Amino acid sequence: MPEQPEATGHRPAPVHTHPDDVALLTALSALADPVRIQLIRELASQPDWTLSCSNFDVPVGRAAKSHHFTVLRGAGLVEQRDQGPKRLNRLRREEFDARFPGLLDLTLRADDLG
Amino acid sequence: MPEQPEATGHRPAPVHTHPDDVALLTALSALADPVRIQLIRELASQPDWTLSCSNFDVPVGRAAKSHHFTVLRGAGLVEQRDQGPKRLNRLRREEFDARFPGLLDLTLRADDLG
DNA sequence: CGGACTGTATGATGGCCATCGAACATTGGG
DNA sequence: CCCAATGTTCGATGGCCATCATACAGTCCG
Repeated sequence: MPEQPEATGHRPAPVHTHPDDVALLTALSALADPVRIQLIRELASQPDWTLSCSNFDVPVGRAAKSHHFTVLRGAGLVEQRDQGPKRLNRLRREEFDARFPGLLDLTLRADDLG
Repeated sequence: MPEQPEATGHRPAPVHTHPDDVALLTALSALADPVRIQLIRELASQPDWTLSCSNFDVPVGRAAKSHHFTVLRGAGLVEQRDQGPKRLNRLRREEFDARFPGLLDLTLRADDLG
């Protein structure tokens, strides 16, 4: 292939990891962060594919937020789809629960002290 | 009180936290460590009160091991009782499972990749 | 008593990770 | 075509945590 087609204008699709390919330690580490727990809970409170990253109300800047979503994708917790300039999100409830039964439910339960 | 009674010779009993008083983030952080996962699994593989700290086969020194047990106590995962120079351990299965249903089972399941 | 064993405390060290600011890329709209 | 909005990437920074070596304390036994 001689030269690249001058970049089609496509943005690289986000890299996903299926929960089945996620190690227990990876999942626990991903959930052991207050910002990410908040992201997951906010995500669970709205229908799938309705929230773009900027819609989440967490006390960190855009860069950190982007990093957290990368971690959540890598742990099989979140799926992302590009739509226009936005990146819509979906919580992978069934798939993650099949791999780590009960873990997501625990995270979504609000009756905790932390 | 003028001077200390020259130390009675008692060792301070280990400080415990009941799982009900443990925050979700504390529990997840405690479990998000490979050495502590290994300790918990080894502990689960033997009857209660049969393993002293030095019996665990983890690739860290005594100081680090002692630190890990402190973390596990603080997360409501382990109970300790002094017997002679040894400190015997017990996994708080029922209590922890009542507070965080399924989390301990997940940790003990060996079918993970990490 | 004295020594072996067990565990804790302390200080130092190194590494990992969350965060930020700034620069950049993509998209869509005026 | 320019601009605003959205996200990512990069380098730097700071803090937290796991680890170690060392020193210390308690327990038991000979």
